[in-house]
Amino acid sequence: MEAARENEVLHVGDLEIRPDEGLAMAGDRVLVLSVREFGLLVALARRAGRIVRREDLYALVWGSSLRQGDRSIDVYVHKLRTKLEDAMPEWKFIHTHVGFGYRLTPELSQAFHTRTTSP
Amino acid sequence: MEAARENEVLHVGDLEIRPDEGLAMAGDRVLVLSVREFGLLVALARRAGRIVRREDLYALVWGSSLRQGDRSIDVYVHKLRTKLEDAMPEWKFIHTHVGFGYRLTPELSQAFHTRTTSP
DNA sequence: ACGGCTCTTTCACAGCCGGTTCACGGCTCG
DNA sequence: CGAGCCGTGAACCGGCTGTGAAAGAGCCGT
Repeated sequence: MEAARENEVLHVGDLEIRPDEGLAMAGDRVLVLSVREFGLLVALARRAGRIVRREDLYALVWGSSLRQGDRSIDVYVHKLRTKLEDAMPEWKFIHTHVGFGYRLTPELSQAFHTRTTSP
Repeated sequence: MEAARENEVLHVGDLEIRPDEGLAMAGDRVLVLSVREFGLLVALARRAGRIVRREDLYALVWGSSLRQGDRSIDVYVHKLRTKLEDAMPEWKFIHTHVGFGYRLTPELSQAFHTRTTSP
């Protein structure tokens, strides 16, 4: 696990993250995150714009080495995406790089069409 | 325990707190609080909007380090919540962040919001 | 010192939340 | 088409938190 810098404040787009307080805000709204969700967000934010491998994410957040077949990261990336999208629908933050890992970067969503329910 | 600033007056929403006088008011109504309740409110108010860890709260209000299994904080958070809700039912002040701590922020009670999400 | 009160701490139980795992399905690439 | 990778909803279960009540401690006036 990575130690928290003193009074560290991370900014990624309109996200503001204070690792030592366990606090993350989307604009002026407080995000309600679990411990794992928050750890994942911090790990990604400290490497914003760069791809972070799953093994590295797991080591940073879970504090041990990723076991074969463990899907925890996928699940928590999904949970984080959901909460980030709820707070800021027009932005997409977590990008998948198949076979490599995940990358945190604020990008405008292209999807604002055909929001009229699905079959 | 944290020393009181000279003539310090804290404002959180319609709450007004004077630490050096032991006085807390909800609008124009005086809150009747015990020593512990008041200390807890002051500690939270001085960090309003940010998450305060249980260990920090205990150190600030009780003046010693939180022992494993001590539930005092939970009990007094509950007592404070009850009195604050009695005084200002439409506002929710103390928010729980599971695994992190508590955060003091005035937010309108959920009952006054209209659900516009969830499929 | 005594009795009664309030405040604080502890206890017990219940409910909820979050972490993990499973299962299914879509997608990509060879 | 087959294998691997990823998205996603849901079940399981342990731990954390909410809450009412009992037990213990301190305070106060008489």
